[in-house]
Formats: sequence, structure tokens, C-alpha cells
Amino acid sequence: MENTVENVRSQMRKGLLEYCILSILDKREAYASSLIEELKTAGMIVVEGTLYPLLIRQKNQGLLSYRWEESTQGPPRKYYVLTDKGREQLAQMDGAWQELVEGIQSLKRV
Amino acid sequence: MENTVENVRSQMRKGLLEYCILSILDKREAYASSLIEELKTAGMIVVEGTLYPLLIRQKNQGLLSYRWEESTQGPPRKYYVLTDKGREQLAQMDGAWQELVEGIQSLKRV
DNA sequence: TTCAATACCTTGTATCACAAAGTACCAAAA
DNA sequence: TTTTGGTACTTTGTGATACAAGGTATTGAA
Repeated sequence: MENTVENVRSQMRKGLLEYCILSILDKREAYASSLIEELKTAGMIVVEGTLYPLLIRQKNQGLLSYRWEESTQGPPRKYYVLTDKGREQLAQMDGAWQELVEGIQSLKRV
Repeated sequence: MENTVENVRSQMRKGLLEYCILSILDKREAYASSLIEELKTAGMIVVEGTLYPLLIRQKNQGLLSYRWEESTQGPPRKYYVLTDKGREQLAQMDGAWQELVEGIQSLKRV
């Protein structure tokens, strides 16, 4: 029941991960480990056990597709790509995110 | 398994409710129904079954205290107030929120 | 006394992030 | 050839929490 800074950040991130994944894949295709890297540089620490099921969920929803690609450094990688449906969803989420930011700003005003 | 706009918004809000409650109570004390009203005007629809347990959790963490006040319009109301610890937590959350917004902006940049 | 409005609370369910452990592939060292 | 280390994908169990739905209690007006 601690309230570390990490806990606070982790808590605030809930539900936003999905948005972040789509945003990254909108720029370029990526596989799980590279997504984790990019999320980390943006200050969002995510672990495998969180990311893999999330990617599978998004794929099952038709937001993503993937293709296998050989790697010179180990086993093959699953590269994920945004589908048309994923792009639509991302557009909706961009709007929702904007409204969320504005909503919180409005709460902050007296 | 639908992806309505409402679902998208609801999903993005997860974990941010706690932050919103503290932010509102930092401006003025409030009771549950008035919090729901203010959250609604900020575009965050919350139901009683969500809010009451959340307030109890925050109170048990020492972030909030409350006092009863008679109402002319029905049963007495539980007015919640930020404690010193709650203000500290809010300051931390302000920082975390700022970093979250910047983190997402950075993801959006190519 | 009955009803409607207001306010607080609880229970059951689904979802989701995480920790931890497991499976599989590959290349280089022993 | 076998072992080891690194990389990558997956699954299981747990805890937290948002929500739907239903319950309790107070007040004032019909």
C-alpha cells in the first residue's frame, strides 16, 4: 500500500498503454521488445507480461496485424502493423486524449 | 467488446480518477454527489459505485478526512477535505501528470 | 402514511497490469 | 557435439479497480 512516485506514475498510465502502442505503430512497425524500449524512453516502463497480452488483444480486435521476420540476433520477431481499423481507433483516441487533457486542465482552474 | 467513443474515454480515464478527486478537493471541500457533478462537467462520467469506494480508500490512506454536515434537502452529507498528506500526494501527482503528457507528446513525434 | 428525492454503502463481475515461470530459437564457446 | 547465454514470445496466478445493480437511511411534501 505504498505511495511511491513509481506507483503514482504506474497508476496514471492505466488504460493509456493501448493508446501509446497505436501511436508508436502509427509511425513505424515494431515488435514487442522494441516497443518496450520506445515506451521506456518516453518514461513509461512496461514489462513483457503486460505488453504481450495487450498486443494479442489489439490484434484480436482487428486493430493490428503482424508478420514474422527473421532476426540475425536470435529467434524470429513478430512485427506489428496498424490496420485501417487501428488507424480509425487511433484517431478516436487522439480526440479522447485531447479532451482528457482539457478536462483535467478545467478541473485545475478554480 | 465494443469500441464506442465512450469506452475509449472510459479506458483512458483509468487511474486518473484519484488525481481528479484530489485536484477538486484542493480547491474546495465537497461531498460525493457534488464531486460527480464537477467530474461530469469536466467530461469524466463517474458512477457512485466507483466513487464511494475510491473516497474510502483515499481516506484510509490518510489523503482525505471528512466531516458530516446537515443538508436542508435530505440526509446529511459527508464533506471531504484534503489532508496535508493529501496535498503532498497531489503535488507528486501533478508532476507525474506533467511527465505523462510530455511522454505522450514525445511518442507522437517521429 | 406513503412517496419521491437525496445520499451513502455493498456485492458481484470483468478487466487489466504485473510478477514469475515457461518455451523456443540461435550462435558462439567448451 | 553439447552447453551456455542472449533474445523473443507466451502463459498463469494475483491484486487492484471501474462498473452495474441493489440495498439502507433521512427528509419533506402529498
